[in-house]
Amino acid sequence: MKLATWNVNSLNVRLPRVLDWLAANAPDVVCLQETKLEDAKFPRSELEGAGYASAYSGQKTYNGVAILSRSGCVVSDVETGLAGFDDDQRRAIAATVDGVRVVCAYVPNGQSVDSDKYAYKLRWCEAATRALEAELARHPELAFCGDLNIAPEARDVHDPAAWEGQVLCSPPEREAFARWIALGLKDSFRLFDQPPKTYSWWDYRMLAFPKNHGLRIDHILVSEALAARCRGCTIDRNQRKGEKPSDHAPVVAEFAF
DNA sequence: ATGGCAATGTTTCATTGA
Repeated sequence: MKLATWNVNSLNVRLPRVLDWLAANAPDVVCLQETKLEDAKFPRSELEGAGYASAYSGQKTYNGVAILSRSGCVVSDVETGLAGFDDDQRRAIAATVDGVRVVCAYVPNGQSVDSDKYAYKLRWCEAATRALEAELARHPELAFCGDLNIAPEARDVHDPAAWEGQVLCSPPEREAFARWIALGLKDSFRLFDQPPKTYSWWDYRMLAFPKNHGLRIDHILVSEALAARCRGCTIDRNQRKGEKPSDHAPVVAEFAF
């Protein structure tokens, strides 16, 4: 099984690139974030034509998440939002695909550590912890994927000194990430030797991509049962190149089944 | 020199992202 996560920064704009990427990479499951589309406008039929079924929860302008699965996969128990957390923003969707529980999240950005949005981010992360705990109790094979908007360690940041204490890197955010790890989840990227300075997001400004001024904030966290079957995790930085790229690159994990 | 890009709707600017 090949599982991917990709913040596409508008599925409307990115659909041609997404379709090309699906054809070239043939993933089994793809978690999308920032679709920025109301459900009525989701390109379900275009994706069906490319061989993928869609589960989605979106809104206009902001947020929006989806789980694509290759035609023929058995999909069940689609749930939107975080259990027990009342939220106007469409940031979470889960589905069971061929027996693997896939939780797709677009964690709030937080804007800056002194903002209301940061407090909302921390509350959201805590609700995610509780929801994941309940999911793990029911589903031993679970993947928590998405734009988690947290760079967990200094090596996930191009300039750790400049980012120290800033949003995406602050201790409370990293503690939230550590609580997901404490549930038994593993960062699939770190299960393997990786090239240094590998990131998943680069600012559109300041020539950040050519200078590789990035952050690793998109993640595939896997339960212990899935980690045992994980055979690799890579970031497809080529998708940050060319015409109209998202500012995020896809993260791809492969499993031995 | 402290900006700079991209997408969206409130559209010819303001807001948000990270």
